[in-house]
Amino acid sequence: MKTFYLTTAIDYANGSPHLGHAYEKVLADVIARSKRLLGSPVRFVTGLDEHGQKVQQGAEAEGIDPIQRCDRVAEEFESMLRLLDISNDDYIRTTQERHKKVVAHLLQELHDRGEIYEAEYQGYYSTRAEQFLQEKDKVNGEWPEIFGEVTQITERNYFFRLSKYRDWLVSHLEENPGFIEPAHRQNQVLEFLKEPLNDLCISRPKDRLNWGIPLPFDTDYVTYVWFDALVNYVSAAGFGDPGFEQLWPADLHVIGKDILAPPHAVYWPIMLKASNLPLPARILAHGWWTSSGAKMSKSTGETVDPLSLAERYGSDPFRYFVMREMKVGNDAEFSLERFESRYRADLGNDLGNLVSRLLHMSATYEEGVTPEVGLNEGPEKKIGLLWESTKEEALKFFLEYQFSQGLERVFSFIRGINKYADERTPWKLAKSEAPEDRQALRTCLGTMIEALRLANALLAPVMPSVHASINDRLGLEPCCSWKEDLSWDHRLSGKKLGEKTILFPRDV
RNA sequence: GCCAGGGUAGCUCAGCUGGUUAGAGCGCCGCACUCAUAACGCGGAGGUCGGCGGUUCAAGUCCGCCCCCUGGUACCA
Repeated sequence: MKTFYLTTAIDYANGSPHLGHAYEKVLADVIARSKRLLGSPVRFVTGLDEHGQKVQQGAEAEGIDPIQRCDRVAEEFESMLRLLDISNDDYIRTTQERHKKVVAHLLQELHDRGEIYEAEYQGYYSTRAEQFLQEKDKVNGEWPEIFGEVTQITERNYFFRLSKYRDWLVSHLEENPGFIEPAHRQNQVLEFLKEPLNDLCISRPKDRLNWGIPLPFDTDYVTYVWFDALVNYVSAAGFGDPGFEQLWPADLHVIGKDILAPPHAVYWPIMLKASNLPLPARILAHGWWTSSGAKMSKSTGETVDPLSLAERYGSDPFRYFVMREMKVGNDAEFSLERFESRYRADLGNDLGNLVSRLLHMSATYEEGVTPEVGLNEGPEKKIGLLWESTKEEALKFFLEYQFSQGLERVFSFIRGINKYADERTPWKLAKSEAPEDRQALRTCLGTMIEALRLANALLAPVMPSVHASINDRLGLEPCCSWKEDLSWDHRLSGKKLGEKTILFPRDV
């Protein structure tokens, strides 16, 4: 079985991690964990894009070497990964030798084959945006403020023959409808490709920018942003090493919608095509978090840093929130109110309280051991059927990366377990010595425990720590296979349960 | 201007190929319960499904026009 090779965009080493970075890593992580649970070997890579003018200037402003600054930012991002329980197998940095040699190798090959040529370029250059501007970038005849100071410069540069691949790319997109998800993004890219495509300037003269990978065929230049950054996906896969074919082509690139067109949907496929490398199977473009909530709280003097929520409430509630709230591909509004509502209602009241009441009843009525289930009557049949449909639908959604809808199904099942308790009323049965009541009580607790075990198995990719601690209380190892752990088989009968616990305290 | 997506309960959204009283979660009100993190369960209020017109025995669901929001792109400048 081919290893499922999954990447996120690499973050730019100019600035600190925020909600957008965090969300993308969690999304990719949940996908990676799901694939593992389905039995697929997974290689999950994320990393840091460290070259470029802003990084160089930032370091100069601080009076330190760029690499020192990058080391510090890398530590910041990696500590975010740890905070969020991201299970990446690798962390690639574009300043690493393994990456630089691949960039140089690909550039040299393309140059040798005439895919890269030298030309004089005259244009308007924005230092702030680190790019040449077109006349069309002007607004009302002036350069917009976001570009900062704009100067006209003439210089020789190297260009990659992007334009000649346009028709090829259009037909590739037309023949592979699932290449970009959500589907409407693919249409946008096709729309983008209706316009003429310019060749891509891939160099910057060293006297203007020296913090970059030197062009192998002209060391007066360094490699410009995308030809450096995008290549991380193949260098992290070990391009040139024996194991490369086991990983490449990538199965999924997870990126933000802002870097879909043109970088990931145009430059990258063409770079690969020109290098005779196969294309990734799929690109998933997620949306953005909007934060008028943050503005509001700033005006009230209470600033909410989304990442501090993970520190305060724990990584899993944060992961649950972003996965539940964001419909993949759309934008979502972030607000503290919504976060707290999800935390209190879904996690505390529905799931946490279920764990709590169930462990408590089992301890007091059944000496903390999962009882044998002796009945299979209406209530049991109903919850059993609900599980079957939940399993089927939730898995389908998870496989389509629709985690919001999948989680909705899982929590609907969890509410079903609470309803089931009300139908059997074990607290009443426990007051009776009658054999039929004893049997109903044991059936009820055993059924609830089995149902909780199954719901918890589906939560594993989204809330790995909560999953582990619930399983621990149930006397189980963490779930490692959805093929084996999702069948209703009462495997816990007779097992010792753990102490009652409050998973999601109301006061944090 | 053009392309795509969207406008459904106070909020966030489900509603496939048109078919009885339009659904869920949260919030709100009430009831019940007492195993539980004042939690769980039940019930209720609340929507002329953006607007107008059309097709049909029947439209949130199809067609036309219009308005508004989001993203992309062009032109004017």
